[in-house]
Amino acid sequence: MPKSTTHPNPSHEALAVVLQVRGFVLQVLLWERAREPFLGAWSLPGGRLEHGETLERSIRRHLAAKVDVRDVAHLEQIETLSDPGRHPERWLVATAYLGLVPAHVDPRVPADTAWHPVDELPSMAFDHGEIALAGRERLRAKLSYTNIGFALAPPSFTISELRALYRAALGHDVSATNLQRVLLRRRVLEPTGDTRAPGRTGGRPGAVFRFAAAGLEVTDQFAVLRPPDSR
Amino acid sequence: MPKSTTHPNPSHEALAVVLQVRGFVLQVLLWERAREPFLGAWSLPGGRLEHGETLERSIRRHLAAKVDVRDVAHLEQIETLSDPGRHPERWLVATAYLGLVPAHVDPRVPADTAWHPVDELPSMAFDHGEIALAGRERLRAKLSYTNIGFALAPPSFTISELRALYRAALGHDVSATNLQRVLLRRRVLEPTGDTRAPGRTGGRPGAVFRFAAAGLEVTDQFAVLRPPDSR
DNA sequence: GCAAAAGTGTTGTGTCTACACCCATGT
DNA sequence: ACATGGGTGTAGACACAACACTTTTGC
Repeated sequence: MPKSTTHPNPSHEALAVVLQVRGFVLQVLLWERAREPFLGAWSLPGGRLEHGETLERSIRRHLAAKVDVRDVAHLEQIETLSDPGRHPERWLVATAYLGLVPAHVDPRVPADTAWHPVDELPSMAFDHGEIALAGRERLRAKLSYTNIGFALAPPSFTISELRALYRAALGHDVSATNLQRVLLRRRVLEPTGDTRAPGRTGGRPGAVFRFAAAGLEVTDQFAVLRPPDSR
Repeated sequence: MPKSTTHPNPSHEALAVVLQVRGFVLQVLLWERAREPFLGAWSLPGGRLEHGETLERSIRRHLAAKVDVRDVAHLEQIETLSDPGRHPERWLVATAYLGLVPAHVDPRVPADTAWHPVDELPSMAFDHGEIALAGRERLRAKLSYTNIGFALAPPSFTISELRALYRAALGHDVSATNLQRVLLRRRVLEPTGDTRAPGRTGGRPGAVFRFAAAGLEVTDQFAVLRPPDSR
């Protein structure tokens, strides 16, 4: 049995794919590297896991340096990457998280940090490009069977506004009619009772809705092969 | 900035929830601990991540000591656990995998290793009980929207045989009629053309099927909010 | 013939998309 | 009045569950 000193442990970092719909486009928060390797390339925010903290606490701590953490409405683990070649010099394991920021906030970010459309990623450091895309896919999948939209939307909104968010996140058009019906049938949305005044150009005032729950819930379980007579 | 020596890295281990349907019951491969902490309690197979290997290679290497790795038909990452208190003495991060063994093989396992029904777990070490249940839930979820059954089933089988596997894995009854229709409609199964002779007690010979694909495929994407006119 | 097991026909239900139409507002 | 955007009604497609019924075998 080898002595433990001959087998050091990997460094472990937490990374976050922080997504927000900004200007009708799904964007990811990136950080421009100031040193080699990948000097000048963009990377996901994150950093080292310290003794005594969980990965989730760690990513929250690192994100605090980039955005107001209270603005992150949802955070979930995506995947842990361990390819020995993912960092050219060191042995570095990374656990990636998905973070979502609602559209109504505009967090102040440091000068070396900026939002980029997920569909037009700049030159990315390490494997961070693939991780960002994995985050986008996780969001897209969960939009269709959970209430995860709550983490992209402001506290209240009209169906049109919500539709714009879904369209940006999903990358394809979404019918306002069907979006409303699906989310109401599942009781994901509920009307606030208010209406939103129309713009200069007129139009009927839109009803205002909110998400019924503040945390992630699965809303479309057992699509098939459900237990018998579970209606 | 603290020196790196004052901040050691965590040990990192890979664990596996290896599931197989044995005797009409979903069972998990467990390993009886021979030393403290948790002496005599049962734990998931796995072990230390070594330099130069990925987590997946690592779990395959550790599993090789318990089962013939070629018997593991599917392996996927579940989650990484990082609670500092999950090990009473050391700082130990664990990445859990789900492994599936088809029902037709009976791997030779060492004396300290045994299969246990997932629904009646023995006294478990660390957080391994929760991890085992998370593995079961991952399997159950994927049974309903992917072809993951291929990793539980033998190369060919009748619908009755497949139904028994699904019932054991899902934990509730499954209608053979509907199982057949769902999996054929999705082209997850295909007939081999053969039939299986009935038992002593008679009955119509059953048609023999196989899974159409050997790897994991999502078969029920876009349950809702799919792109317009994507039929 | 009878029991047992496999497989098909059929009906009902629920969910979703698409599209036509109606509603409420500003100019 | 009319343009604009919001909302409802409705029909069709589809997938699924449930159950009755038929088919094929052993005894």
